[in-house]
Amino acid sequence: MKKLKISNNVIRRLPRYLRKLDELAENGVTRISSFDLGQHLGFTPSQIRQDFSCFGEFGQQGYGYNVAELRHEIGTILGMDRGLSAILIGCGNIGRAMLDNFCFSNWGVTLKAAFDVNSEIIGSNFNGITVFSMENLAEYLTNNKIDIAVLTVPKEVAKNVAQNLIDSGIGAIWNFTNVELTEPNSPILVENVHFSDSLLSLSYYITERQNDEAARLARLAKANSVK
Amino acid sequence: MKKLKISNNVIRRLPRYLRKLDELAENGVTRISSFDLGQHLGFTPSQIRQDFSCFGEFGQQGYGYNVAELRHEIGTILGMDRGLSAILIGCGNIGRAMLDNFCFSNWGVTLKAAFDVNSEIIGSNFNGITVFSMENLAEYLTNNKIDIAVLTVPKEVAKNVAQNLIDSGIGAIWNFTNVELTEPNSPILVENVHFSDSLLSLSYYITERQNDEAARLARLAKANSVK
DNA sequence: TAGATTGTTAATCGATTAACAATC
DNA sequence: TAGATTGTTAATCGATTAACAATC
Repeated sequence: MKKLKISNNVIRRLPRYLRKLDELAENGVTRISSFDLGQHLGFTPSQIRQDFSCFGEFGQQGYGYNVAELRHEIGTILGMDRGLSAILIGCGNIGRAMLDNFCFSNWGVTLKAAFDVNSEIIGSNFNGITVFSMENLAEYLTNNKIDIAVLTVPKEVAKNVAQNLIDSGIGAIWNFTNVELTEPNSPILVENVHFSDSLLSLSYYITERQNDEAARLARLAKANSVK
Repeated sequence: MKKLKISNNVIRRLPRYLRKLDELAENGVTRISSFDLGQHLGFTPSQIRQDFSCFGEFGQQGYGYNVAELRHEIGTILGMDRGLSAILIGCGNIGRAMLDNFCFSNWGVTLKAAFDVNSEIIGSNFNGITVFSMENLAEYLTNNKIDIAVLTVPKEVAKNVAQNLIDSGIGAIWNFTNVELTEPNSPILVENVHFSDSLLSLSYYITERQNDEAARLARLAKANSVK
């Protein structure tokens, strides 16, 4: 296995490989070549082989890759067998959506507890996860080894809560608030899910397409008027 | 304004500039240099100037950029003044979270209606948005010009619903289901919010950090034993 | 004016693609 | 064995960074 620094681009492609391989396995596909996998994902075969070669040799000349085996290897690379643990902070709509629908265990992460300030839901149970008071957060973190804090609090309190988490020794935050949590060079790992960034990118591409279409029509009109 | 194809990397940075400029404006900052903005975002000044120069000249030598003006320009580039319209499909937890908490209008998009199959909520109202029956979806789309479909349905029906949307002429899907909706080269714009991809990337970086730490400790132990 | 900072051109760096020997 | 396909090295392409004249 190579040990050079792996680029972020490669890391971001790994979950896509994983999902596609799961889908292929579900459809009964047991082997696949880099060429065919590339067809499915819109990648070149070269890129796929180059990506995998960062981590080892998972294929076989003349055969390709065994789907189940490759799936397993990529899962391992992504840390799915690490038994990572998580807690969720903030049981509003998004928090509830994650508690009720997002299957953490599918991705190798165990959700251990939830926290909220609302006394009406403290002590209750969503999808098997108990909601504790925020007042007990620091204590909980000293008594339990937790790898990830899922941050689904209102954005007004996001920075504060994040600071508390960091002070309590959390090492990674999965951030659903639309707030930038860390200065550059912070030792805390922060993975952002910024809905607005995603929507704005889509908005850009829609705008671009509209502009392209308008330009096409203008060219057409001009060509007609010349004729 | 340049008209060469803008790279995806640049587009994905634009919303981050936007958010940071909003934050600066809130804090009363009225002008900023590429150097200082870079400090805030962890970008080089060169990259920032290079990014902006794709779209025009927004700064002034010796002065830097006017925060409010630059914010407005980037909003325009991202299509925030286009009056884009959206509907939301699927009022489960994630759909409800978006209806109740996500402020579409902050990003220049107008949410017009929601759709669901559950007769208990059809006709009701979330945050000013009426829920219609899925049966009326195709009809609604022929009578209303809608730019974006926000797809928050259960993943089992995602492909089907997406196909219906495409058949009804929708041009862009904001996809919250963990399903790949389009083949490469589809004319439909799809922007994916894949929670699991995000979590797995975080999982990778946590694993990497653990490995680095273990390696450091091993080196330390070895050095001590030699001594 | 002098200092600061832009926009842009050139240089560097890194990522993707192509090519091919190795081998199943 | 012959055909297929890998893993890897070399070539190309694109993105980031550095440098600097222009100018506020």
